[in-house]
Amino acid sequence: MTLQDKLTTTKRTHILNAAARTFAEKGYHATTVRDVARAAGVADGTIYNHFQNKYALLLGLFTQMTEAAEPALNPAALTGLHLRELLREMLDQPLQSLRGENYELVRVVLSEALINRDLASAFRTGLLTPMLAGTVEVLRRRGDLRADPEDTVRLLSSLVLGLLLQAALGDEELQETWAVLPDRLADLLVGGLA
Amino acid sequence: MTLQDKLTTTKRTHILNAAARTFAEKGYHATTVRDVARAAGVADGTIYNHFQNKYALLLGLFTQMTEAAEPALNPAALTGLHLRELLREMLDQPLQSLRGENYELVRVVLSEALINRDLASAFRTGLLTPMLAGTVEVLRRRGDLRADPEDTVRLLSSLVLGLLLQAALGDEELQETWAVLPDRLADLLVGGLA
Amino acid sequence: MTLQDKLTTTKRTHILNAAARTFAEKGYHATTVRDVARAAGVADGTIYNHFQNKYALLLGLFTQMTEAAEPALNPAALTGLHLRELLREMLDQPLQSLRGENYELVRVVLSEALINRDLASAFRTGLLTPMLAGTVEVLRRRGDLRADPEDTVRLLSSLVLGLLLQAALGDEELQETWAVLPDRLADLLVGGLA
Amino acid sequence: MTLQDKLTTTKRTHILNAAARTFAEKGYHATTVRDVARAAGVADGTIYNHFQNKYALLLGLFTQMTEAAEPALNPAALTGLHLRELLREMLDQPLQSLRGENYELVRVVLSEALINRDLASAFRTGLLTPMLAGTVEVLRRRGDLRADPEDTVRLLSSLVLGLLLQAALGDEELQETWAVLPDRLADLLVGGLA
DNA sequence: GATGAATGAGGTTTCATTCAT
DNA sequence: CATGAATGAAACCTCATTCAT
Repeated sequence: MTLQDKLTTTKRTHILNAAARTFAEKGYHATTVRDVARAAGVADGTIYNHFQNKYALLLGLFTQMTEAAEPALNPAALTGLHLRELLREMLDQPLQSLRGENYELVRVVLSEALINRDLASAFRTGLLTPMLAGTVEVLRRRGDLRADPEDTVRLLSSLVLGLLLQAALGDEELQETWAVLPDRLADLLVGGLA
Repeated sequence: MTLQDKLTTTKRTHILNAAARTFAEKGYHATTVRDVARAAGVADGTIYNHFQNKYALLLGLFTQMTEAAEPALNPAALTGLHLRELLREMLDQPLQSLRGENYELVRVVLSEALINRDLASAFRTGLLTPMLAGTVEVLRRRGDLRADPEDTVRLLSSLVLGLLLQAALGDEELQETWAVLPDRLADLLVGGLA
Repeated sequence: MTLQDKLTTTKRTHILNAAARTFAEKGYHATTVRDVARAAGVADGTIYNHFQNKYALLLGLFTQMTEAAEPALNPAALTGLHLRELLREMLDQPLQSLRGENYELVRVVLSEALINRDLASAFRTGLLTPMLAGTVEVLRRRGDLRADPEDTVRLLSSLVLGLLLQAALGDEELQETWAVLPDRLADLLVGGLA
Repeated sequence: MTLQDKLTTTKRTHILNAAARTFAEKGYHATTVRDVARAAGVADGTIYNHFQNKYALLLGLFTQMTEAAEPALNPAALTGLHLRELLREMLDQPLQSLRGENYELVRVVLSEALINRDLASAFRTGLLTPMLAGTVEVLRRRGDLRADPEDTVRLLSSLVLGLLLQAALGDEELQETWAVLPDRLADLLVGGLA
């Protein structure tokens, strides 16, 4: 990678970060390309030297998101844990990985994915499916899981997404108990409700 | 209610249905007021005789949604059931109540709620909170629930929302197992994973 | 005139008064036909049973104005006065005749007349010209006027219009001295400035 | 001022001139932004790169008017004249300064000022008040003025405005005698009517 | 590659006018 | 004659995108 390339990449990232901030604040549709340009400190036209169009900014952010989430998709480190701890981690990790800036981004991308078939598809194949697949593998290798691994994964993933959605919708009570929630839910899941 | 009122209400509903269809198909932002007018078979200006502006159409749909969901919020009929059956119903009912037209609407409203603070707030206070409150009551009165009712409700609601979100994102595998999923998840929850 | 005619005339006048109020408050262009209808307490469509279109309302008001001003156009009563008194009356009368509601109307009609050739023409032939003509006659018959009657009329009419315009533009200082102004200006005019 | 600034200023002025022409021809309200754009030979959107909205065009014209009238507001050159000549100039100058393009503009701006409080206020403080103030000063320093300077100014300004208004309303007779009118009126004023 | 003025299609909304009731 | 919902043309304005500098 030449210096030139590096500069280019830097500016691309710089613009993408600006887009992340503005999209997060006002949403994709309410944000103008000019908003992004101003936030990045560049001219309107410069955006188009790095991205084909406004939508490409959103796709770029989505890609950034999936790449950031990838480490969490390969839960090799979870092998030695007790089942309760494992569940706790499986609930906690996704939630933790989305704190801060990324958290706002999920809102924006998710919002658009709910409407845009392509983005929804990319969301599933790029994020959900690999996450589930990796998790199924981990569960399958364990001996202490009485339940069907696939059902368990479905349960866990739905739980995580549901929690995420509620947080994204501004549920403050949820965010306050965010710290202890994985523990308590893991307890419930392990022992059963009856 | 006079005849005139009835006609007015009818047309309002008619327009709202047209809005539901177009919004569901193209999303709120990509839909023009003219699209809605054409779908309703009226002139552009007629929309504004019944709704203050385009956003009021979205709000109208949201209200329609909450009113349609209200029956599901008062689970009085669930008193005599076994715990497993109760859980099954609690998972199944919300999912069932959103089949068909309403199902598409959730996508649209949810998409906008993720970005619009007001709508998010309305979504929580109009749908989520009453649903949770009703459910907590039902659980509290039972003697066979070992777990904390509030935690249980949090668990169930997150599960439902997560499933809903996945379905909204087009997860076909989920939709295929939709029929048996409540049963299987209820089993898992009652007995625990270990 | 039958009773029916009287009722019709009454309603026409009623609507015209409503139009006067609303036009005076918001101006002709910023006033909607619905505004007028609401002010008159009738339905939108009723306006069109009495006036061909919105512009006809303005014309109606203009006609009303000229008819109201007509008495002032025939200054038969001014024959016996001293010159100074005559001038004072000639300045004072037009200003007085426009107090209250009519005063606001002048603003509206004048505003439109400045742009609309037809209205401007009607304004001149219906108001200005007859006023000038009548005044010239009165002046001509006097022996104590040293100056040319036509020039004098031009002077007086311009003065009146200028004062009117300044008042219409909201000159508060002018309105405060409104009571004594004709006297003082008449003094100046009779004696000369040198 | 850089070249870029100059170009920008030029285009702003260019658009403003186009607005002047179209407003003068059809009036402010009957003129569409598209009309102005066409007259300026630019695209609709370009207007908004130089003016915030349609009303800003009117304000721009008003400012242009006041700036054009400013030289006439400082009558320093009138010190050495005889009273009769002074009056003649005071009547003539404002009328002369509004010939040609500006003359049409007065019609448009005045028309709107009669309805719009803000514009009326700006009209008074930006044009009338400074004109009057400057004139009072000049009169005060003279010894040959028998009359009260403030009354005299009020008389003169009203006269000028009245003449202007009549001209704006299309009084052709007035426009024909426009050349000799200041002379004759000055005579009347100096000598008095009796 | 960077700039930002220019573009013009297209969006939302208003409102004078009509007409069936 | 009165009503007021329906109409749809047309207005103002935005903004993604282009391109000459």
